[in-house]
This record gives sequence, structure tokens and C-alpha cells, in this order.
Amino acid sequence: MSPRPYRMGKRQAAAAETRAQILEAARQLLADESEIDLGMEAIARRADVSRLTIYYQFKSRPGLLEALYDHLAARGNVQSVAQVFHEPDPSVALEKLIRTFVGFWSSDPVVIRRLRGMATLDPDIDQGIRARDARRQHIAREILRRTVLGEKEKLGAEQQNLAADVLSMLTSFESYDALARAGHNQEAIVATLTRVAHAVVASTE
Amino acid sequence: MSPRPYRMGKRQAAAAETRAQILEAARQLLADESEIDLGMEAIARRADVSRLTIYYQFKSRPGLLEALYDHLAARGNVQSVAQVFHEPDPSVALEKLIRTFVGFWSSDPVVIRRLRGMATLDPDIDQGIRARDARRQHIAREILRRTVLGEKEKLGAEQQNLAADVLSMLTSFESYDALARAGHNQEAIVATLTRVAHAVVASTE
DNA sequence: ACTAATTTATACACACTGTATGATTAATCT
DNA sequence: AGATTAATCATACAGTGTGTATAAATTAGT
Repeated sequence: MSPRPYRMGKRQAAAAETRAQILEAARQLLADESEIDLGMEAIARRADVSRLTIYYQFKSRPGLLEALYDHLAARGNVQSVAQVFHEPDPSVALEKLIRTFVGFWSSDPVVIRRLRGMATLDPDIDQGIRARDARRQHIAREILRRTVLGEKEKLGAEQQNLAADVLSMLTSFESYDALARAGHNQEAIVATLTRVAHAVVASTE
Repeated sequence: MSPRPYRMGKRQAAAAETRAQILEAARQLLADESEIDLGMEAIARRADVSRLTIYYQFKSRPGLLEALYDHLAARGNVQSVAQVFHEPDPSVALEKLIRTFVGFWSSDPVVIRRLRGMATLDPDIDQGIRARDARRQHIAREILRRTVLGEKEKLGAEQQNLAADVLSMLTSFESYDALARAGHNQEAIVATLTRVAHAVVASTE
């Protein structure tokens, strides 16, 4: 993956391996809905590592969870966001955007749900989540600016922002989760949210 | 309020008063976004009551939070749900439904957000929240059955259920919260969600 | 061989939930 | 009025979880 020659001491490689083990253990633990003990000790056990090692590597529990969020993003290919911008067809771009996020949310819904739950109770965790939500909102704004605006001339900055906020809402984890818990599969959710998004954009004129 | 003659011992009245004090204290504490200590001791201090009294009255922390959820519903007049069903105009019924829930969510958004966050981490709390969400979904289903169905004849149980799930999603706390955090006021949120709901229903034919 | 990074062990401080026990006060019953 | 019982509170304790301090053991880098 890395364009540069692999140049890393065995020391750092081993440490990176340990970090990866811990993050995977944390992910698996949080992904198990029947598991209620989400403490550091439980994570350490599953990672086959001492509890102290986690503190050494991630400093604190919020630090671990912050890294876990990045770990999820790395696992669930979110690279394609940039690709959405290059889509010329506005309608297709909208669908690609929704597909990208739904794909991410559905990669580990239980983990993400729990992480977001913890964020509402701990400001240290919350800031990381909020920063990423803000990024998504910004993406929604850009998509609408580059596509819808290009089609329908200008439709008032007011309405444009409102539409962006709705699109941000529709691409949120909570929207995905509401439909997923209602029993719909990934493709059905993409189709439904895309339809709603189209309906909103069409009615904003 | 009670149609029957006031027949309550001073004993039970005093205890009910204590419960009310505790619930109000808990509500105010959770409503203060700058407050991070949400422990029993902090609640007891604010209620001017011993920590042990809370356990005596509510048995456990989940027990208190469950009662708190009912306390919120009692405070934020959710009476009008039944009234929504009697609205003859389908379009108005949809708006009334959305207005009812948005009104409830906006009565104590921080408290509700935290309660729902705790629910994702504690099954004891979660069941109460889930039960109420299921109730909302059922209401959405009924509204669509009685109104939209009446207008557009039958449109397949499949699509009808899907539309109900979308409506349930739009009336969820998370949808309200996404728009509220984006800076929109209560009336704007009602208007926006109603517009989206209408767009969805119109495109489901 | 020496140094430094990584991991682990032991121990501890601190906070929070929940329980046990008993004391105190005041309402209720006979 | 006197006995009983519900409600509140005080003290203490068990159990658990996070985080820190200290030091030992292992292993890579030089």
C-alpha cells in the first residue's frame, strides 16, 4: 500500500502489531451484542495482552476509543468519498454518497452505536465523533453545491443549507440504524434513503 | 385533576413529593450540558435528599432513569397523540404527528440524548426506550393506514410498511436532534420534516 | 555490551453502584 | 395513648472500574 519502501524497525512493527491486536479485540468485543462487560480488562483478555499495555499504547479509555473509530474507518473502506465528487451525474452522485455512508455504518453497526452512545456521556469521546459528523455535513454541502446548484441555477443559500442539513441527517448513522433495526437490508436502505433524498431535492425548488 | 375525592394519606403524599423532587433534580442535572458528574450522589445533592432515599424509592439507577423517562413524558404534554388520529385531513394529520413528537423532543433534548446514550450501553435502560420507540413506529403505521391509504386506495403492504418505517425515522429523536444541532429552531424543524414526509408519501405511489 | 523501548506484575488511589444494619422521625392503626 | 409501620438518613462495607506509580523482565537498536 505504502509507496515508500518498507522501512520500519522490528520494534515499531511489533508495537504496531500490538496496537492492531488491541483495536481488533475492542472492535470484536463491542460488536458482540450479548457482551455487556466492555471494560479495559475484558478488552485486554481478548487481545491476549496486559491491561497496562493498553494504557501504554492508548493512554486512556477515550484514547483507545478514538483510535478504534479510525480503525473502523480503515477497515470499512471509506476511501471512496473523494470519488463521489468526481461523479458528473448529480443523481448518481447523490446515490453514491448515500451508498458510501450506508456501507460504512453497516460494516459494524453495533460498535458504532455503542461508540456514539459513549460519546453522549463523555466529552472526551464526543469531540472525535462530532468532528467526523461535521465533516459529513460539509461533504453534504459540497455535493449539493456542485450538483443540484449546477442544475437548477441558484436556489437561495438559505434553502441550499437546509437541504444540506437534511441530506446530512439522511446520511447519518442514526437514519441508517432506524431502518436497519426495522428489518431492512443494506441495499433496501440505500434505495430508500436515496429515494427520500431525491424527493427532498426535487421538492426544493 | 383526579375525578375522585382526594383520598391519600399524608404518608404517601410525602413520599410522592420526594419522588417528584428526585425526578426533577435528575432532569435538571442531565439537562445541564456542562455537568459531567451524573452520579447518584450528584442527583441526591440537587434533590436535597440522601442518596439512600433514591435507592429506596427507585430501587436502582436504571429504575430511576426509567421513571425519569415517564416524568419527561408527563411534563411535555404528549397527550395529543390520540388527537392526531381524529384529524380527518391526511396532510394535516401528518403535520400534527410530527409537531407532537418534535415538541416532545425539544422539551428536553439534552436529557433525552443522554438517556438514549445510556440505553445503548445498559440493557436494563434500553428496553424501556425500545418499547417507546416501537410504540412510535406503531403510531406511524396506523397514521399511514388511516390517511394515505384512504386517499390513494391500496398501495401494497410492502410499500406501506416501508413508508411507515421512514415516517418513524423522521419522527425519531435523532432526526430532530440532527436538525436542532444544525441550528434550526423548533418551528423550522417541524416545517422541514413535514415537507420531507410529504415528499416521501407523494413519491410512494 | 550498553541503552532504550515495550510489556508485564504488583500495588495503590479514587470514584461509583449497590447492600447491610440500624437509628430516627412521623404517620397510621387499634 | 400506645404500638406499629413507612420513610428517611447515617455509617459502613463489598465489589468493580479507571488510572497511576514503581519496578522488573524482555528484546530491539547501536
